[in-house]
Amino acid sequence: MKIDTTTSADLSQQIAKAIRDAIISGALPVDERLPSEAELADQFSVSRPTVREALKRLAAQSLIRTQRGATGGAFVNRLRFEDAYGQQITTSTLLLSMNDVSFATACEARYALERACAPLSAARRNADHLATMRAEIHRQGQPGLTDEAFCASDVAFHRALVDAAGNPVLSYQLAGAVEAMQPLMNMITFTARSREMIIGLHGDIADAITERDAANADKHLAALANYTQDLAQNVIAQRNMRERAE
Amino acid sequence: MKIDTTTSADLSQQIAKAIRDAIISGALPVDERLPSEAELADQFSVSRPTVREALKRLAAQSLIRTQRGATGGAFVNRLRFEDAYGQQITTSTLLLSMNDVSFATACEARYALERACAPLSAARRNADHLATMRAEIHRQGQPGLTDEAFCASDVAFHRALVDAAGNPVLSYQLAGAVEAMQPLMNMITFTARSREMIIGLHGDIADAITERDAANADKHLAALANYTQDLAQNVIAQRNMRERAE
DNA sequence: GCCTAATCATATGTCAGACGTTTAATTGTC
DNA sequence: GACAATTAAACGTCTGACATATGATTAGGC
Repeated sequence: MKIDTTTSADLSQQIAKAIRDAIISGALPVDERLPSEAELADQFSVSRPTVREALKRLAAQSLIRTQRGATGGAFVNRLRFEDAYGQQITTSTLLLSMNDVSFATACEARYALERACAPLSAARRNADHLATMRAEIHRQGQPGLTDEAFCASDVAFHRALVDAAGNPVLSYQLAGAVEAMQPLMNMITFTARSREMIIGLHGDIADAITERDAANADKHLAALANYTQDLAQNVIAQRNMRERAE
Repeated sequence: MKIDTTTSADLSQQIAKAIRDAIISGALPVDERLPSEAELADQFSVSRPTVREALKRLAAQSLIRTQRGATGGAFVNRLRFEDAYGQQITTSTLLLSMNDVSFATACEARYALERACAPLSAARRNADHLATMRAEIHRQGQPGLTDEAFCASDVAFHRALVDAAGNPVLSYQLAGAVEAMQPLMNMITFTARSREMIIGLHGDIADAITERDAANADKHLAALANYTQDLAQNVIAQRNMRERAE
Protein backbone atom coordinates (compact mmCIF):
# COMPACT_ATOMS: atom_id res chain seq x y z
CA MET A 1 0.00 0.00 0.00
CA LYS A 2 1.75 3.12 -1.24
CA ILE A 3 0.70 6.72 -1.15
CA ASP A 4 0.65 8.82 -4.29
CA THR A 5 3.51 11.28 -3.91
CA THR A 6 2.81 13.12 -7.16
CA THR A 7 -0.39 14.79 -6.00
CA SER A 8 -0.06 17.57 -3.49
CA ALA A 9 -3.11 16.74 -1.42
CA ASP A 10 -3.21 16.43 2.34
CA LEU A 11 -1.32 13.49 3.75
CA SER A 12 -4.44 12.22 5.49
CA GLN A 13 -6.28 12.36 2.17
CA GLN A 14 -3.55 10.43 0.37
CA ILE A 15 -3.44 7.80 3.08
CA ALA A 16 -7.22 7.47 3.08
CA LYS A 17 -7.13 7.00 -0.68
CA ALA A 18 -4.44 4.34 -0.45
CA ILE A 19 -6.42 2.34 2.08
CA ARG A 20 -9.69 2.90 0.24
CA ASP A 21 -8.16 1.64 -3.00
CA ALA A 22 -6.88 -1.43 -1.18
CA ILE A 23 -10.38 -2.13 0.09
CA ILE A 24 -12.02 -1.63 -3.30
CA SER A 25 -9.45 -3.83 -5.04
CA GLY A 26 -10.08 -6.56 -2.55
CA ALA A 27 -6.53 -6.52 -1.19
CA LEU A 28 -8.11 -5.83 2.20
CA PRO A 29 -11.03 -8.25 2.58
CA VAL A 30 -14.06 -7.69 4.76
CA ASP A 31 -13.40 -7.95 8.50
CA GLU A 32 -9.65 -7.77 7.94
CA ARG A 33 -7.96 -5.84 10.70
CA LEU A 34 -5.84 -2.91 9.61
CA PRO A 35 -2.50 -2.37 11.32
CA SER A 36 -2.74 -0.33 14.50
CA GLU A 37 -2.61 3.42 14.23
CA ALA A 38 0.98 3.43 15.46
CA GLU A 39 2.00 0.85 12.87
CA LEU A 40 0.24 2.72 10.07
CA ALA A 41 2.00 5.89 11.19
CA ASP A 42 5.31 4.04 10.87
CA GLN A 43 4.45 2.52 7.49
CA PHE A 44 3.41 5.82 5.96
CA SER A 45 6.05 7.80 7.86
CA VAL A 46 3.55 10.21 9.35
CA SER A 47 2.34 10.96 12.83
CA ARG A 48 -0.52 9.21 14.56
CA PRO A 49 -2.93 12.18 14.35
CA THR A 50 -2.49 12.23 10.59
CA VAL A 51 -3.27 8.52 10.39
CA ARG A 52 -6.29 9.06 12.59
CA GLU A 53 -7.62 11.78 10.30
CA ALA A 54 -7.30 9.37 7.39
CA LEU A 55 -9.15 6.66 9.32
CA LYS A 56 -11.94 9.07 10.24
CA ARG A 57 -12.40 9.86 6.57
CA LEU A 58 -12.88 6.17 5.86
CA ALA A 59 -15.14 5.75 8.87
CA ALA A 60 -17.35 8.55 7.54
CA GLN A 61 -17.92 6.44 4.45
CA SER A 62 -18.62 3.33 6.53
CA LEU A 63 -15.62 1.65 4.93
CA ILE A 64 -14.09 0.79 8.30
CA ARG A 65 -15.26 0.41 11.87
CA THR A 66 -13.08 0.80 14.95
CA GLN A 67 -13.03 -1.08 18.22
CA ARG A 68 -11.28 -0.10 21.39
CA GLY A 69 -9.54 -2.42 23.76
CA ALA A 70 -6.84 -5.07 23.64
CA THR A 71 -7.96 -6.81 20.43
CA GLY A 72 -9.36 -3.60 19.01
CA GLY A 73 -8.36 -1.68 15.95
CA ALA A 74 -9.79 -0.67 12.61
CA PHE A 75 -11.56 -3.36 10.61
CA VAL A 76 -12.75 -3.36 7.04
CA ASN A 77 -16.48 -2.98 7.31
CA ARG A 78 -18.97 -5.02 5.34
CA LEU A 79 -20.94 -2.24 3.70
CA ARG A 80 -24.59 -3.19 4.10
CA PHE A 81 -27.46 -1.81 2.12
CA GLU A 82 -29.06 -0.45 5.28
CA ASP A 83 -25.86 1.44 6.15
CA ALA A 84 -25.68 2.90 2.67
CA TYR A 85 -29.30 4.13 2.78
CA GLY A 86 -28.55 6.93 5.22
CA GLN A 87 -25.63 8.25 3.27
CA GLN A 88 -27.56 8.03 0.04
CA ILE A 89 -30.44 9.97 1.55
CA THR A 90 -28.17 12.67 2.96
CA THR A 91 -26.38 13.08 -0.34
CA SER A 92 -29.57 13.13 -2.39
CA THR A 93 -31.20 15.63 -0.06
CA LEU A 94 -28.25 17.99 -0.28
CA LEU A 95 -27.97 17.57 -4.04
CA LEU A 96 -31.58 18.65 -4.41
CA SER A 97 -31.41 21.56 -2.00
CA MET A 98 -28.05 22.93 -3.19
CA ASN A 99 -28.56 22.71 -6.94
CA ASP A 100 -31.90 24.38 -7.44
CA VAL A 101 -33.41 21.18 -8.74
CA SER A 102 -36.99 21.95 -9.60
CA PHE A 103 -39.77 20.00 -8.02
CA ALA A 104 -40.75 18.84 -11.49
CA THR A 105 -37.31 17.35 -12.17
CA ALA A 106 -37.09 15.58 -8.83
CA CYS A 107 -40.64 14.34 -9.11
CA GLU A 108 -40.08 13.05 -12.61
CA ALA A 109 -37.00 11.12 -11.54
CA ARG A 110 -38.71 9.68 -8.53
CA TYR A 111 -41.76 8.40 -10.36
CA ALA A 112 -39.74 7.17 -13.33
CA LEU A 113 -37.70 5.00 -10.97
CA GLU A 114 -40.72 3.92 -9.02
CA ARG A 115 -42.63 2.90 -12.11
CA ALA A 116 -39.62 0.82 -13.09
CA CYS A 117 -40.12 -1.17 -9.88
CA ALA A 118 -43.86 -1.63 -10.21
CA PRO A 119 -43.86 -4.63 -12.57
CA LEU A 120 -41.39 -6.46 -10.36
CA SER A 121 -43.37 -5.56 -7.26
CA ALA A 122 -46.55 -6.83 -8.84
CA ALA A 123 -44.88 -10.14 -9.57
CA ARG A 124 -43.11 -10.67 -6.27
CA ARG A 125 -45.00 -8.82 -3.52
CA ASN A 126 -45.75 -10.88 -0.43
CA ALA A 127 -48.29 -10.51 2.37
CA ASP A 128 -45.98 -8.31 4.44
CA HIS A 129 -45.59 -5.72 1.72
CA LEU A 130 -49.31 -5.62 1.08
CA ALA A 131 -50.04 -5.30 4.81
CA THR A 132 -47.61 -2.39 5.14
CA MET A 133 -49.12 -0.61 2.19
CA ARG A 134 -52.65 -1.06 3.50
CA ALA A 135 -51.63 0.08 6.99
CA GLU A 136 -50.06 3.25 5.62
CA ILE A 137 -53.11 3.99 3.50
CA HIS A 138 -55.27 3.63 6.59
CA ARG A 139 -53.02 5.97 8.57
CA GLN A 140 -53.14 8.54 5.79
CA GLY A 141 -56.94 8.67 6.10
CA GLN A 142 -57.01 9.44 9.78
CA PRO A 143 -58.23 12.95 10.64
CA GLY A 144 -55.91 15.33 12.46
CA LEU A 145 -52.80 13.93 10.80
CA THR A 146 -50.12 16.59 10.46
CA ASP A 147 -48.64 17.32 7.05
CA GLU A 148 -45.32 15.93 8.21
CA ALA A 149 -46.90 12.70 9.41
CA PHE A 150 -48.84 12.39 6.16
CA CYS A 151 -45.66 12.81 4.14
CA ALA A 152 -43.80 10.32 6.30
CA SER A 153 -46.56 7.79 5.77
CA ASP A 154 -46.49 8.56 2.09
CA VAL A 155 -42.78 7.75 2.02
CA ALA A 156 -43.38 4.53 3.98
CA PHE A 157 -46.05 3.48 1.50
CA HIS A 158 -43.80 4.02 -1.47
CA ARG A 159 -40.87 2.31 0.18
CA ALA A 160 -43.02 -0.74 0.79
CA LEU A 161 -44.00 -0.65 -2.86
CA VAL A 162 -40.36 -0.54 -3.89
CA ASP A 163 -39.25 -3.17 -1.39
CA ALA A 164 -41.90 -5.48 -2.78
CA ALA A 165 -39.77 -5.79 -5.90
CA GLY A 166 -37.43 -7.89 -3.78
CA ASN A 167 -34.34 -6.36 -5.30
CA PRO A 168 -32.04 -4.78 -2.70
CA VAL A 169 -30.17 -2.82 -5.36
CA LEU A 170 -33.40 -1.17 -6.48
CA SER A 171 -34.46 -0.52 -2.88
CA TYR A 172 -31.16 1.17 -2.21
CA GLN A 173 -31.32 3.33 -5.31
CA LEU A 174 -34.90 4.31 -4.69
CA ALA A 175 -34.33 5.10 -1.03
CA GLY A 176 -32.41 8.19 -2.02
CA ALA A 177 -34.94 9.31 -4.56
CA VAL A 178 -37.98 8.74 -2.39
CA GLU A 179 -36.66 9.94 0.95
CA ALA A 180 -34.85 12.93 -0.42
CA MET A 181 -38.07 14.11 -2.00
CA GLN A 182 -39.75 14.37 1.37
CA PRO A 183 -38.50 17.85 2.24
CA LEU A 184 -39.72 19.04 -1.14
CA MET A 185 -43.03 17.25 -0.67
CA ASN A 186 -43.45 18.97 2.67
CA MET A 187 -43.51 22.27 0.85
CA ILE A 188 -46.84 21.27 -0.57
CA THR A 189 -49.57 21.82 1.95
CA PHE A 190 -52.13 19.14 1.34
CA THR A 191 -55.74 20.14 1.55
CA ALA A 192 -58.27 17.61 2.76
CA ARG A 193 -59.44 17.12 -0.79
CA SER A 194 -56.00 16.48 -2.25
CA ARG A 195 -55.27 13.98 0.52
CA GLU A 196 -58.43 12.14 -0.39
CA MET A 197 -57.33 11.99 -3.99
CA ILE A 198 -53.85 10.72 -3.11
CA ILE A 199 -55.22 8.10 -0.74
CA GLY A 200 -57.56 6.94 -3.48
CA LEU A 201 -54.67 6.52 -5.89
CA HIS A 202 -52.65 4.71 -3.24
CA GLY A 203 -55.57 2.34 -2.87
CA ASP A 204 -55.70 1.78 -6.62
CA ILE A 205 -51.98 1.05 -6.70
CA ALA A 206 -52.24 -1.36 -3.77
CA ASP A 207 -55.15 -3.09 -5.46
CA ALA A 208 -53.21 -3.53 -8.67
CA ILE A 209 -50.18 -4.88 -6.83
CA THR A 210 -52.41 -7.24 -4.87
CA GLU A 211 -53.86 -8.55 -8.12
CA ARG A 212 -50.37 -8.75 -9.67
CA ASP A 213 -51.62 -6.40 -12.37
CA ALA A 214 -48.49 -4.58 -13.52
CA ALA A 215 -50.21 -2.55 -16.21
CA ASN A 216 -52.78 -1.12 -13.83
CA ALA A 217 -50.15 -0.41 -11.20
CA ASP A 218 -48.21 1.57 -13.77
CA LYS A 219 -51.34 3.40 -14.88
CA HIS A 220 -52.21 4.52 -11.34
CA LEU A 221 -48.62 5.43 -10.55
CA ALA A 222 -48.59 7.61 -13.64
CA ALA A 223 -51.83 9.23 -12.48
CA LEU A 224 -50.30 9.87 -9.06
CA ALA A 225 -47.22 11.39 -10.67
CA ASN A 226 -49.37 13.73 -12.74
CA TYR A 227 -51.51 14.69 -9.80
CA THR A 228 -48.49 15.44 -7.63
CA GLN A 229 -47.04 17.62 -10.36
CA ASP A 230 -50.34 19.49 -10.69
CA LEU A 231 -50.53 20.09 -6.95
CA ALA A 232 -47.01 21.47 -6.93
CA GLN A 233 -47.68 23.73 -9.89
CA ASN A 234 -50.75 25.17 -8.17
CA VAL A 235 -48.78 25.84 -5.00
CA ILE A 236 -46.06 27.57 -6.97
CA ALA A 237 -48.55 29.58 -9.02
CA GLN A 238 -50.35 30.74 -5.88
CA ARG A 239 -47.09 31.71 -4.26
CA ASN A 240 -46.15 33.79 -7.28
CA MET A 241 -49.58 35.47 -7.20
CA ARG A 242 -49.11 36.40 -3.57
CA GLU A 243 -45.65 37.75 -4.21
CA ARG A 244 -46.88 39.87 -7.07
CA ALA A 245 -49.70 41.25 -4.93
CA GLU A 246 -47.35 42.42 -2.21
CA MET B 1 -25.07 24.10 17.33
CA LYS B 2 -25.08 21.65 20.21
CA ILE B 3 -23.67 18.17 20.48
CA ASP B 4 -25.81 15.29 21.63
CA THR B 5 -24.53 14.37 25.08
CA THR B 6 -26.87 11.41 25.52
CA THR B 7 -25.18 9.15 22.99
CA SER B 8 -21.79 7.73 23.90
CA ALA B 9 -20.18 8.00 20.49
CA ASP B 10 -16.81 9.50 19.76
CA LEU B 11 -16.61 13.22 20.29
CA SER B 12 -15.47 13.77 16.72
CA GLN B 13 -18.50 11.82 15.52
CA GLN B 14 -20.88 13.88 17.63
CA ILE B 15 -19.34 17.12 16.44
CA ALA B 16 -19.45 16.01 12.82
CA LYS B 17 -23.11 15.15 13.24
CA ALA B 18 -23.89 18.54 14.80
CA ILE B 19 -22.26 20.39 11.92
CA ARG B 20 -23.76 18.06 9.33
CA ASP B 21 -27.25 18.61 10.75
CA ALA B 22 -26.68 22.35 10.62
CA ILE B 23 -25.75 22.08 6.95
CA ILE B 24 -28.70 19.87 6.08
CA SER B 25 -31.14 22.12 7.93
CA GLY B 26 -29.82 25.12 6.05
CA ALA B 27 -28.56 26.87 9.16
CA LEU B 28 -25.16 26.85 7.47
CA PRO B 29 -25.70 27.97 3.86
CA VAL B 30 -23.46 27.10 0.96
CA ASP B 31 -20.06 28.87 0.98
CA GLU B 32 -20.55 29.93 4.61
CA ARG B 33 -17.28 29.83 6.49
CA LEU B 34 -17.23 27.72 9.63
CA PRO B 35 -15.46 29.09 12.69
CA SER B 36 -11.75 28.33 12.74
CA GLU B 37 -10.62 25.03 14.22
CA ALA B 38 -9.48 26.78 17.38
CA GLU B 39 -12.86 28.51 17.76
CA LEU B 40 -14.76 25.29 17.17
CA ALA B 41 -12.57 23.60 19.76
CA ASP B 42 -13.55 26.30 22.23
CA GLN B 43 -17.24 26.12 21.35
CA PHE B 44 -17.44 22.36 21.73
CA SER B 45 -14.96 22.30 24.63
CA VAL B 46 -12.65 19.82 22.94
CA SER B 47 -9.14 19.93 21.60
CA ARG B 48 -8.20 20.95 18.10
CA PRO B 49 -7.28 17.43 16.90
CA THR B 50 -10.77 16.26 17.85
CA VAL B 51 -12.31 19.10 15.87
CA ARG B 52 -10.05 18.26 12.96
CA GLU B 53 -11.17 14.64 12.97
CA ALA B 54 -14.76 15.84 12.82
CA LEU B 55 -13.97 18.14 9.90
CA LYS B 56 -12.20 15.34 8.02
CA ARG B 57 -15.32 13.22 8.36
CA LEU B 58 -17.33 15.99 6.74
CA ALA B 59 -14.69 16.53 4.07
CA ALA B 60 -14.89 12.83 3.18
CA GLN B 61 -18.55 13.37 2.34
CA SER B 62 -17.74 16.51 0.33
CA LEU B 63 -19.86 18.53 2.75
CA ILE B 64 -17.05 21.01 3.40
CA ARG B 65 -13.86 22.13 1.72
CA THR B 66 -10.87 23.66 3.47
CA GLN B 67 -8.50 26.40 2.46
CA ARG B 68 -5.22 27.25 4.06
CA GLY B 69 -3.90 30.72 4.63
CA ALA B 70 -4.99 33.94 6.23
CA THR B 71 -8.57 34.00 4.94
CA GLY B 72 -8.75 30.23 4.86
CA GLY B 73 -10.88 27.89 6.87
CA ALA B 74 -13.62 25.35 6.32
CA PHE B 75 -16.45 26.31 4.00
CA VAL B 76 -19.76 24.64 3.37
CA ASN B 77 -19.35 23.01 -0.01
CA ARG B 78 -21.93 23.14 -2.76
CA LEU B 79 -22.43 19.46 -3.44
CA ARG B 80 -22.50 19.03 -7.20
CA PHE B 81 -23.86 16.09 -9.10
CA GLU B 82 -20.46 15.40 -10.64
CA ASP B 83 -18.88 15.27 -7.17
CA ALA B 84 -21.53 12.88 -5.97
CA TYR B 85 -21.05 10.50 -8.90
CA GLY B 86 -17.72 9.19 -7.65
CA GLN B 87 -18.97 8.49 -4.18
CA GLN B 88 -22.10 6.86 -5.53
CA ILE B 89 -20.03 4.59 -7.77
CA THR B 90 -17.65 3.63 -4.96
CA THR B 91 -20.51 2.81 -2.64
CA SER B 92 -22.44 0.87 -5.25
CA THR B 93 -19.37 -1.11 -6.26
CA LEU B 94 -18.64 -2.10 -2.67
CA LEU B 95 -22.28 -2.92 -1.98
CA LEU B 96 -22.28 -5.34 -4.88
CA SER B 97 -18.94 -6.95 -4.10
CA MET B 98 -19.47 -7.26 -0.36
CA ASN B 99 -23.02 -8.56 -0.31
CA ASP B 100 -22.92 -11.44 -2.77
CA VAL B 101 -25.39 -9.70 -5.02
CA SER B 102 -26.03 -12.03 -7.92
CA PHE B 103 -25.42 -10.89 -11.43
CA ALA B 104 -29.10 -11.43 -12.11
CA THR B 105 -30.16 -9.05 -9.33
CA ALA B 106 -27.73 -6.33 -10.30
CA CYS B 107 -28.59 -6.70 -13.95
CA GLU B 108 -32.31 -6.57 -13.27
CA ALA B 109 -31.92 -3.36 -11.26
CA ARG B 110 -29.76 -1.77 -13.86
CA TYR B 111 -32.05 -2.43 -16.77
CA ALA B 112 -35.18 -1.60 -14.81
CA LEU B 113 -33.74 1.84 -14.07
CA GLU B 114 -32.46 2.28 -17.57
CA ARG B 115 -35.79 1.39 -19.12
CA ALA B 116 -37.36 4.01 -16.87
CA CYS B 117 -35.18 6.60 -18.59
CA ALA B 118 -35.80 5.46 -22.14
CA PRO B 119 -39.13 7.25 -22.75
CA LEU B 120 -37.67 10.51 -21.47
CA SER B 121 -34.53 10.02 -23.55
CA ALA B 122 -36.60 9.36 -26.63
CA ALA B 123 -38.47 12.62 -26.08
CA ARG B 124 -35.54 14.87 -25.21
CA ARG B 125 -32.39 13.47 -26.82
CA ASN B 126 -30.34 15.99 -28.76
CA ALA B 127 -27.72 15.62 -31.47
CA ASP B 128 -24.87 15.33 -28.98
CA HIS B 129 -26.39 12.33 -27.25
CA LEU B 130 -27.09 10.61 -30.55
CA ALA B 131 -23.56 11.30 -31.78
CA THR B 132 -22.04 9.85 -28.60
CA MET B 133 -24.16 6.73 -28.87
CA ARG B 134 -23.25 6.21 -32.53
CA ALA B 135 -19.56 6.79 -31.81
CA GLU B 136 -19.55 4.19 -29.05
CA ILE B 137 -21.37 1.68 -31.24
CA HIS B 138 -18.73 2.21 -33.91
CA ARG B 139 -15.93 1.71 -31.38
CA GLN B 140 -17.52 -1.48 -30.14
CA GLY B 141 -17.37 -2.94 -33.64
CA GLN B 142 -13.67 -2.40 -34.12
CA PRO B 143 -11.60 -5.58 -34.19
CA GLY B 144 -8.92 -6.14 -31.57
CA LEU B 145 -10.85 -4.32 -28.89
CA THR B 146 -10.07 -5.71 -25.45
CA ASP B 147 -12.90 -6.91 -23.21
CA GLU B 148 -12.20 -4.05 -20.83
CA ALA B 149 -12.38 -1.47 -23.60
CA PHE B 150 -15.57 -3.02 -24.92
CA CYS B 151 -17.16 -2.87 -21.47
CA ALA B 152 -16.02 0.72 -20.98
CA SER B 153 -17.55 1.68 -24.29
CA ASP B 154 -20.68 -0.20 -23.29
CA VAL B 155 -20.89 1.90 -20.13
CA ALA B 156 -20.33 5.10 -22.13
CA PHE B 157 -23.13 4.16 -24.53
CA HIS B 158 -25.59 3.55 -21.73
CA ARG B 159 -24.58 6.70 -19.89
CA ALA B 160 -25.26 8.72 -23.03
CA LEU B 161 -28.64 7.04 -23.24
CA VAL B 162 -29.41 7.99 -19.65
CA ASP B 163 -28.05 11.51 -19.96
CA ALA B 164 -30.31 12.02 -22.96
CA ALA B 165 -33.23 12.04 -20.53
CA GLY B 166 -31.98 15.46 -19.46
CA ASN B 167 -32.68 14.81 -15.81
CA PRO B 168 -29.60 15.21 -13.60
CA VAL B 169 -31.25 13.33 -10.76
CA LEU B 170 -31.77 10.31 -12.98
CA SER B 171 -28.25 10.56 -14.36
CA TYR B 172 -26.86 10.59 -10.86
CA GLN B 173 -28.90 7.63 -9.73
CA LEU B 174 -28.09 5.63 -12.81
CA ALA B 175 -24.38 6.40 -12.65
CA GLY B 176 -24.06 4.14 -9.64
CA ALA B 177 -26.07 1.35 -11.16
CA VAL B 178 -24.38 1.40 -14.54
CA GLU B 179 -20.79 2.00 -13.49
CA ALA B 180 -20.86 -0.35 -10.55
CA MET B 181 -22.01 -3.12 -12.87
CA GLN B 182 -18.86 -2.85 -14.93
CA PRO B 183 -16.69 -5.11 -12.75
CA LEU B 184 -19.44 -7.72 -12.90
CA MET B 185 -19.82 -7.27 -16.66
CA ASN B 186 -16.09 -7.78 -17.07
CA MET B 187 -16.54 -11.27 -15.69
CA ILE B 188 -18.36 -12.16 -18.86
CA THR B 189 -15.95 -12.84 -21.66
CA PHE B 190 -17.63 -11.73 -24.81
CA THR B 191 -17.21 -13.90 -27.86
CA ALA B 192 -17.14 -12.28 -31.26
CA ARG B 193 -20.67 -13.48 -31.88
CA SER B 194 -22.10 -12.11 -28.65
CA ARG B 195 -20.46 -8.76 -29.31
CA GLU B 196 -22.12 -8.68 -32.70
CA MET B 197 -25.47 -9.33 -31.08
CA ILE B 198 -24.97 -6.62 -28.46
CA ILE B 199 -23.82 -4.09 -31.03
CA GLY B 200 -26.89 -4.89 -33.09
CA LEU B 201 -29.17 -4.23 -30.14
CA HIS B 202 -27.31 -1.02 -29.36
CA GLY B 203 -28.00 0.05 -32.92
CA ASP B 204 -31.67 -0.79 -32.55
CA ILE B 205 -31.86 1.24 -29.36
CA ALA B 206 -30.07 4.19 -30.95
CA ASP B 207 -32.42 4.00 -33.93
CA ALA B 208 -35.48 4.04 -31.69
CA ILE B 209 -34.15 6.98 -29.68
CA THR B 210 -33.33 8.81 -32.89
CA GLU B 211 -36.89 8.30 -34.09
CA ARG B 212 -38.26 9.27 -30.67
CA ASP B 213 -39.91 5.87 -30.53
CA ALA B 214 -40.16 5.11 -26.83
CA ALA B 215 -41.97 1.81 -27.25
CA ASN B 216 -39.32 0.40 -29.56
CA ALA B 217 -36.51 1.66 -27.36
CA ASP B 218 -38.06 -0.16 -24.43
CA LYS B 219 -38.51 -3.31 -26.50
CA HIS B 220 -34.87 -3.41 -27.58
CA LEU B 221 -33.64 -2.56 -24.09
CA ALA B 222 -35.66 -5.47 -22.76
CA ALA B 223 -34.12 -7.69 -25.41
CA LEU B 224 -30.65 -6.53 -24.41
CA ALA B 225 -31.43 -7.20 -20.77
CA ASN B 226 -32.56 -10.72 -21.57
CA TYR B 227 -29.57 -11.40 -23.77
CA THR B 228 -27.15 -10.15 -21.10
CA GLN B 229 -28.79 -12.39 -18.54
CA ASP B 230 -28.54 -15.36 -20.89
CA LEU B 231 -24.86 -14.72 -21.54
CA ALA B 232 -24.18 -14.57 -17.83
CA GLN B 233 -26.08 -17.76 -17.18
CA ASN B 234 -24.11 -19.58 -19.82
CA VAL B 235 -20.82 -18.36 -18.37
CA ILE B 236 -21.88 -19.48 -14.91
CA ALA B 237 -23.13 -22.84 -16.16
CA GLN B 238 -19.88 -23.49 -18.03
CA ARG B 239 -17.88 -22.55 -14.97
CA ASN B 240 -19.86 -25.00 -12.87
CA MET B 241 -19.32 -27.72 -15.50
CA ARG B 242 -15.58 -27.16 -15.45
CA GLU B 243 -15.51 -27.26 -11.66
CA ARG B 244 -17.44 -30.49 -11.61
CA ALA B 245 -15.10 -32.04 -14.19
CA GLU B 246 -12.02 -31.30 -12.14
C1' DG C 1 0.78 59.59 -5.30
C1' DC C 2 1.20 54.99 -7.01
C1' DC C 3 3.23 50.63 -7.57
C1' DT C 4 6.12 46.98 -5.83
C1' DA C 5 8.23 44.22 -2.29
C1' DA C 6 8.91 42.84 2.35
C1' DT C 7 6.55 41.87 6.54
C1' DC C 8 2.87 40.25 9.34
C1' DA C 9 -1.17 37.93 10.94
C1' DT C 10 -4.13 34.10 10.58
C1' DA C 11 -5.47 29.59 9.79
C1' DT C 12 -4.71 25.02 8.32
C1' DG C 13 -1.27 20.95 8.14
C1' DT C 14 1.76 18.13 10.78
C1' DC C 15 4.39 16.42 14.53
C1' DA C 16 5.82 14.60 19.30
C1' DG C 17 4.62 13.06 23.60
C1' DA C 18 1.57 12.12 27.16
C1' DC C 19 -2.47 10.40 29.69
C1' DG C 20 -7.10 8.29 30.04
C1' DT C 21 -10.23 4.47 28.87
C1' DT C 22 -11.72 0.22 27.08
C1' DT C 23 -11.17 -4.53 26.50
C1' DA C 24 -9.39 -9.09 26.31
C1' DA C 25 -5.88 -12.13 27.72
C1' DT C 26 -3.07 -13.51 31.49
C1' DT C 27 -2.00 -14.51 35.97
C1' DG C 28 -2.82 -15.64 40.69
C1' DT C 29 -5.55 -17.27 44.38
C1' DC C 30 -9.03 -20.00 46.71
C1' DG D 1 -11.32 -25.69 38.12
C1' DA D 2 -13.62 -21.23 38.77
C1' DC D 3 -13.34 -16.60 39.86
C1' DA D 4 -10.94 -12.23 40.65
C1' DA D 5 -7.00 -9.14 40.06
C1' DT D 6 -3.44 -7.73 37.00
C1' DT D 7 -1.54 -6.56 32.75
C1' DA D 8 -0.96 -5.21 28.04
C1' DA D 9 -2.62 -3.44 23.74
C1' DA D 10 -5.14 -0.27 21.31
C1' DC D 11 -8.10 3.55 20.58
C1' DG D 12 -9.70 8.34 22.35
C1' DT D 13 -8.24 12.76 23.78
C1' DC D 14 -5.30 16.58 25.20
C1' DT D 15 -1.36 19.95 25.19
C1' DG D 16 1.93 22.42 22.92
C1' DA D 17 4.68 23.30 19.28
C1' DC D 18 6.36 24.14 14.59
C1' DA D 19 5.71 24.32 9.46
C1' DT D 20 3.35 26.25 5.64
C1' DA D 21 0.16 28.78 2.82
C1' DT D 22 -2.02 33.05 1.83
C1' DG D 23 -4.34 37.40 2.12
C1' DA D 24 -3.60 41.93 4.30
C1' DT D 25 -0.59 45.42 5.73
C1' DT D 26 3.17 48.25 5.59
C1' DA D 27 7.53 50.18 3.93
C1' DG D 28 10.21 51.71 0.28
C1' DG D 29 11.33 53.36 -4.31
C1' DC D 30 10.04 55.80 -8.46
